[in-house]
Amino acid sequence: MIELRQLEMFAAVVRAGSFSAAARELRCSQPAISQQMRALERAMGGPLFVRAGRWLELTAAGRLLAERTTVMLAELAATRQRVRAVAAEDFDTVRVCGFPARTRT
Amino acid sequence: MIELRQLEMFAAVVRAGSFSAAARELRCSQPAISQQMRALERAMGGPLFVRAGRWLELTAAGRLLAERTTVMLAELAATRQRVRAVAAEDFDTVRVCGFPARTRT
DNA sequence: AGTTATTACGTTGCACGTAAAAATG
DNA sequence: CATTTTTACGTGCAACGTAATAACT
Repeated sequence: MIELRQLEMFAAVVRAGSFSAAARELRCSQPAISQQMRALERAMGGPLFVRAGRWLELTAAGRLLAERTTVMLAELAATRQRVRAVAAEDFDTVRVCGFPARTRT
Repeated sequence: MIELRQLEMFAAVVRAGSFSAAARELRCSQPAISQQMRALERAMGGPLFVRAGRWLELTAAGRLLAERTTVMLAELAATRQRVRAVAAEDFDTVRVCGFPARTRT
């Protein structure tokens, strides 16, 4: 299964240009990146990067995924924000509050 | 953090109309659904369902999320398929194979 | 030599299932 | 009373960090 965390990591790698730079950006170890990118490549059925020693290059599949990933992560973030906004002023769920008071008869 | 699995479960719940029906559809236990929906509601900052005893209703936030979720899951599936297709006939990575043979000199 | 990716391994958190309880019609 | 959701609890897996190894300039 394809995981969301992997897409975030992938986006960071593309943006940063290397696994270690992405790890610094995401505040995690680069073995974590390496693992997840391997898993992502397995899920995608082939390599996404060309390991060119110093720097990374994207394969054709990698370029396509990078483009789509950017869009999808942005959509997800926007959705989250909008849903949270609606949930905050929920018109469907009625909240009732009260306080103790003396009966006035 | 919002998880992909949660969105799939949410979509199934919306489609099926109840937690237990969704569990049957996804071949998992309904406590699993219940847990993840609780987590999703926490991530969204408010309730997505109105627990009306027998059936579930969606809140305003739930309706919005349902709409967006359908789109995003479809996009993800399409992306996966397209990337896999490209990875399958990878033009960037060169695969070389050989077999043992007698030298013809 | 210095930077970067991979491999190996131990740990912890989380998703899930089973079982039991609560709620609703 | 039957169906459904929630709570409680135990377990197994997978993501991660640390450490060590390998590869490249």
